[in-house]
Amino acid sequence: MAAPSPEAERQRDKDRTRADILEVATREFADKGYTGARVDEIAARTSTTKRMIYYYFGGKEQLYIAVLERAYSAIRALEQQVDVEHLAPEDALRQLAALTFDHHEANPDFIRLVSIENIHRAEHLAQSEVLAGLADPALGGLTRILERGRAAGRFRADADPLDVHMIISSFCVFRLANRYTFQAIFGRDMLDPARREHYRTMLGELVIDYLTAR
Amino acid sequence: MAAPSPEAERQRDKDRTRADILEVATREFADKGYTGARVDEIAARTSTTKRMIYYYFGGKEQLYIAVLERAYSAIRALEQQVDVEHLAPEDALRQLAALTFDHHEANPDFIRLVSIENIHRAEHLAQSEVLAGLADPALGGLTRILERGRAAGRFRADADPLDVHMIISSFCVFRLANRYTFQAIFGRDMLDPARREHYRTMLGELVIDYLTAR
DNA sequence: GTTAATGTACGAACTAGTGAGTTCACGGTA
DNA sequence: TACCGTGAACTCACTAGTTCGTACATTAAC
Repeated sequence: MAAPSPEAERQRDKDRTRADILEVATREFADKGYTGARVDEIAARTSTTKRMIYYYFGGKEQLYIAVLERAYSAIRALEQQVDVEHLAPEDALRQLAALTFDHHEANPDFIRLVSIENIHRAEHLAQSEVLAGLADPALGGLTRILERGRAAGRFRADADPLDVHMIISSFCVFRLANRYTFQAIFGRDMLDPARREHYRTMLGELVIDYLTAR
Repeated sequence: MAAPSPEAERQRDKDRTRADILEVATREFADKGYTGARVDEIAARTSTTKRMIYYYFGGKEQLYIAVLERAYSAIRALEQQVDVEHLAPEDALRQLAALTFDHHEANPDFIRLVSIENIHRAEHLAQSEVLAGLADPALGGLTRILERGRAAGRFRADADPLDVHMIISSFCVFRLANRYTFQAIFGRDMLDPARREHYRTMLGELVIDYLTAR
């Protein structure tokens, strides 16, 4: 009778329902934290019911883990964007730093989830088979950049990829994760668009100056 | 009847009761977060009862704010320790960075409270009349160090005290606040004692290299 | 004896999770 | 093609257990 119209509004759609729940749950968990988030609230904002959350995910904790997995998997697209091979090591590094800077700024919910997960000592992340040990994809490119910079004698010999990654991350994460207390204490909004280019440039210089010092 | 013995176990002691509650509450809030913390649990770990928490602090939120105020006030001792005037700008800066590094490492509960407060968008900190606008005491010394370094032509002209403070803070805070997810993803414990001196030195070089580049 | 401090028991509201029944899509079958 | 069996997707109402906060009684101190 009814033609198979995949774009028509379907009342029963497994994937759509799951995706809907996940999206709403991401906002709720990022907003209120794991303990502060309410399953009833997530259900209310969904086009489906609470029973479906338990049907598809099992419980609050498993839903939260699914949210973490989806959020982390979104980062993996980052690696492909770095043009490692055709740039001078300094420029490649500056580009990687700027890319990380932009990515963090564009994904405040992800940063909040990471902060929340650290408050919980990564106990949920440890339960995820998908995520445990899944290294940041940006590391591969960074390793190659440092190798080339060292081989050319332009970077310090003791430069460690993970250390450099930590410097870049700490700067970008701090700017988002601690902006509220920083603003309350010092009266400066680290996310003020007028200061954005300043911070973006500063990060690049910070890393390059450290690697090329002496 | 009983002689006024201030050290004897007193059954009624306003200050002692308050201090006891505050200390227990600090651990509970830092451990579980604001929403995760339980008033009954705090009361149970105290030598007094839940009724006293409401008697002295009014409620869970006011208790949490009192905990924040106490934690922040503990930092104020930091400023006096920097020997700003008798050291070369580079050495004074290195000392300040190392001091911040040590202080953060020694006060993980404080870092957790700051993370938690940022998840809540500093809404509680904003309610505190004591804390709102109370700038980090380390800033004063830092400003003088940078002035001397610039005057001597050894530091870059555009060096801003708050920016430098942000660099130092982000490094130190990240090392503590994000250690769990960092460990889970990369398998490296940023708090491993064997790596402590490496990070401590690295922070000093990072800041100095940035300020003296070119 | 008056007031500050303390102990106990309780309640109203909330919260994660579930039991049980309903509707829909779809393929086989007479 | 009309019917039916089946399992997946879905709805609704309910509960057992928490959790913050408080009413009320009690005790120590001056």
